[in-house]
Amino acid sequence: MVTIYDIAAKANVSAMTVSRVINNTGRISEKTRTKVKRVMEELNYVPNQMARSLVLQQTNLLFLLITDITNPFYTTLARGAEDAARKHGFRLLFGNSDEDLDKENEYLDTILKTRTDGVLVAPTGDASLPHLEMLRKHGVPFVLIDREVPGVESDIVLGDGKEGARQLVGHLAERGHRRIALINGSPHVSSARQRLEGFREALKLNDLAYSENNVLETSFGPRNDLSEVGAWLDRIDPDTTAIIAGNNFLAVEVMRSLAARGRKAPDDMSIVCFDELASYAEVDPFVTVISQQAYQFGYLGMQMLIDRIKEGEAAGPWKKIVLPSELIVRRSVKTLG
Amino acid sequence: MVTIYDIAAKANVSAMTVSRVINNTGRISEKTRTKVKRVMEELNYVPNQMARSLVLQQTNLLFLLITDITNPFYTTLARGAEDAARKHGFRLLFGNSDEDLDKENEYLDTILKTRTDGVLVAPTGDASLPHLEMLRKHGVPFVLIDREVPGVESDIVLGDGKEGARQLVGHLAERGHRRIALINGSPHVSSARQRLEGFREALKLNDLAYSENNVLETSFGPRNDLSEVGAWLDRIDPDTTAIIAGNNFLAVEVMRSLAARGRKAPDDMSIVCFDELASYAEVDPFVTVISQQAYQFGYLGMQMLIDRIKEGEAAGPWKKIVLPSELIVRRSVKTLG
DNA sequence: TAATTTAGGGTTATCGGTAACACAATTTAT
DNA sequence: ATAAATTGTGTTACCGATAACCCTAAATTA
Repeated sequence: MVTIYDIAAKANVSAMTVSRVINNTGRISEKTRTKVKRVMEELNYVPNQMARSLVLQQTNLLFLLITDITNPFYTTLARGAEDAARKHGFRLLFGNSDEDLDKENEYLDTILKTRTDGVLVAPTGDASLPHLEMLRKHGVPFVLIDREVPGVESDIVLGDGKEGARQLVGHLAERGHRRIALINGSPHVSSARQRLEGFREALKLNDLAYSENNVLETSFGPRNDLSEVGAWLDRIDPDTTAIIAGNNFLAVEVMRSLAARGRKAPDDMSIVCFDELASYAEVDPFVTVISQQAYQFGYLGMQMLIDRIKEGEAAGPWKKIVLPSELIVRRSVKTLG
Repeated sequence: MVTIYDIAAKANVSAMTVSRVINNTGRISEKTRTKVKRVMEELNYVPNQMARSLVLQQTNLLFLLITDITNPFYTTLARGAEDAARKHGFRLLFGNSDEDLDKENEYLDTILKTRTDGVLVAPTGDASLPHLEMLRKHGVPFVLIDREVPGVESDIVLGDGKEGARQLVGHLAERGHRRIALINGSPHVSSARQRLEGFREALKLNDLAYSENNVLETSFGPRNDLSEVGAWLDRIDPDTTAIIAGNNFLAVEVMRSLAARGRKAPDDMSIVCFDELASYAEVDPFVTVISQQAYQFGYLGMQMLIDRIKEGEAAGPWKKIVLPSELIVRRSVKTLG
């Protein structure tokens, strides 16, 4: 491997001079500078980031940890985060926890070991608390996205899940639906809790009954086995005419399960959900959704993270950005009587 | 920051002893081992990967560079790669080149600087040649996925694009289509070339005419501005009854552009494409596609990469895996006559 | 002309770990 | 009982870079 010493030897200068040329620091005569640069090109020199980070105590690397890389909400968010990081000269690395606390832990380990300068993280759930405390203890700045964790104070970017749920229920009520079901993520995930809360409030507001039986709390992640969803569909109140899905994947799974039972939206069951269903939604604009500004989640979150890193962690109180959600009405809801 | 020296001091041993405990190397008495371990826990010690990598000359980190993180084909591939890497104890980092040579270059820079042990890369196109030569020159093992680069010899995982195109044309011909158009990725991308070649061969095979006018070579990446696609649709041969899209996003864009013109598939135009349209395809199985085993792309590619790393680069000839493609017939093709 | 300043560049120590070797105290073999 | 092997641990040098300090020669200044 080519090192600054190789460059130094070949250019007849000291290693320090080479270092100065690389970093554009100190005083160097134009002559030496060009000479050193030529040798660097000749030898295809690439600085060793490990050595650099070791002495500088910073890596110029940021980390984005999401819970599901196959979910378009998170990949769009990732694009936003990437753009913001690049704008400030940071390099961005991704990790995918897959809604799995153990994998999250592994990535945390990687983050700590590699001494990443900061982390943008969508925690798997409330159980991520020790992971985030670990980051804090080790002085790694982080910003939460999409999900709060009770007991953790930090900068955070959230969607307005409560309001979103209210809008969805309101929309369904307007269309004449009186018995609405909810399939949701785990209650250990704040966004799921928010959506459930909004759901219950909105039911009350619209004089609709809440039925325990009509709520399934499962996981936001994709699943191969649809039997849980199917079984739930079989036992929900028979007069149910609409289902709210806590995210895009759940909506898809409900629709698949319905299809397996020979039922179809919106004729046999109305369906609405949170988050867009990928770009395909633009082709066949079918499912009525609460759309979240996924790109902004990533962009603003990353912006806050970088601000923290630059200002120093202690600068100012924690910031909380709540992004509004927007109801996009399409064709998956039937208007009743 | 806590270092092995802090541990060593507190445990009344030498730094080397601590290192031995961490890595489970050398001989350590059980008594010392537990003592050191206790101190490590007490101080929340995390090894500094920078320092470690510097002396070991390896990072235990692999890199996956894809061209579009919002495309479900690549994210599914990413899941496969991740699983394979984890299985062998490697940590995986992601990068997203966005079909952009400059961004690819930036990631390459990151890869070289951080001394990643190996790279799984979907090159942006033939112009990636110097990037790959750079990797080779610096002794970074890499495996190509999805796209070949003329002039580069390496392990590679490819789809059978020619055969896929043949199947699509065959299917359309069977359904009575005589004039078929193709919207494709850039000719500087091998997969696009393969698909075009297969397309032309299959036309001949089915006694169908090839018309220059009916082929648009654009980019595989998503675009905001659909005017190019729209303009092309307006000028293709008027007797065209079917369009083959070179990938999923192109199919979506064609359908959107058609919709903007008040036309709909399959009644006004039949559409088929390569790659699945995300999980939504399972709900409303609409577009007839050539499906590629995205997960296998990632899993097998990563497997090959790790084999190379473990065996040493020079072990054995380069391997090439060609994954078969499967035609999934759905409802986007109209039967003519 | 002597005293400063400035430009240009070299020396040394250090970041946090690990390999290679050294060495004393046991244990085992002869 | 003595030589040889084994065990457990410490020392030193080094991975590749940079900060802090030092030094010499030329350019300014008084």
